[in-house]
Amino acid sequence: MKKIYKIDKNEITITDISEFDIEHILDCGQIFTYKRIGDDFIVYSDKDIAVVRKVDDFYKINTSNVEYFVNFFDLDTDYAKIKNEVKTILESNKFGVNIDEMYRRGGGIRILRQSFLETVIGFIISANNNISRIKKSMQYIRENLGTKTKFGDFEYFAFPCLESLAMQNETFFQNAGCGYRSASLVKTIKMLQGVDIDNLCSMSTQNLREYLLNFAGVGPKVVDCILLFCFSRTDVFPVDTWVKKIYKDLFGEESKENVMRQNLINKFSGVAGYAQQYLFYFKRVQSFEKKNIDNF
DNA sequence: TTTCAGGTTGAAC
DNA sequence: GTTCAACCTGAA
Repeated sequence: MKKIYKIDKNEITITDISEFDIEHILDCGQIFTYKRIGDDFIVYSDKDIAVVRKVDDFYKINTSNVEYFVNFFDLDTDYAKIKNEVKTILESNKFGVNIDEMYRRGGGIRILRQSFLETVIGFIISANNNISRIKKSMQYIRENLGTKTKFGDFEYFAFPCLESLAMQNETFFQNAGCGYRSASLVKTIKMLQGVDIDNLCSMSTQNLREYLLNFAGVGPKVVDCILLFCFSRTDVFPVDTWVKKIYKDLFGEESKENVMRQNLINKFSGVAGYAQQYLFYFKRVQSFEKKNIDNF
């Protein structure tokens, strides 16, 4: 695989954008800490910030931490190869997906490697919730507990550390708009104190999944999102309301949730997580288009 | 006024 | 082991 980026001081340049589209990456539901300002996309992760701007046929990423965001955007993984593998599986199963169209719409998706604490909290909040509210809650947590940080002309709040989060009671999270998820957050944050993250990385996907399911507010869907978007375990297939619709498209009818999940993992095995993202994004784009036509 | 939004939980079969 | 209603909240 040819390297798709160059580094110059605090700037990353994406030189090959055939498998990198910042809108696809941010809008496929894996992250809640970003915003758009004009044509720029500001991405916040943990203590760091990246300003992503498209310039002609490449991206310029100005960042407080180059090394962190090279890993965060998964820049050393060969997505062309992954897309081919997903394509092969879709074709050999005769799933009837318009693959060219799917990649035309969301072929620039990459699976982010996000920080553990922020991912766990973000996805506990995400349960039965919508993106705009999740983003507001995450922003509230940053603004009220995080350290004010400067990067060039930008001022932002870092994501707070575990100790700072552990001092908050349920009321704090209710004020953040987390609703009934607040109790889970307080419990899980307490449980996280003393957890050795390096140890978690060395666990098998199955063991790590079972372990993380012990945390409050972490069920089958949330745990798979944590496994995929934080630990890069691409042999999982998060099943949500959208995936249920997709499953019906692929297999003809819905089934019990864990049956659907297992069938999808059996089909896509090591590229399951990627397949989930491409299919998910495509389904959502199509759905939004249909809505707009209906409203017309 | 309902419904829905990228679900989890605990009680009741 | 499975099913199922309840759950904060606010935009559509």
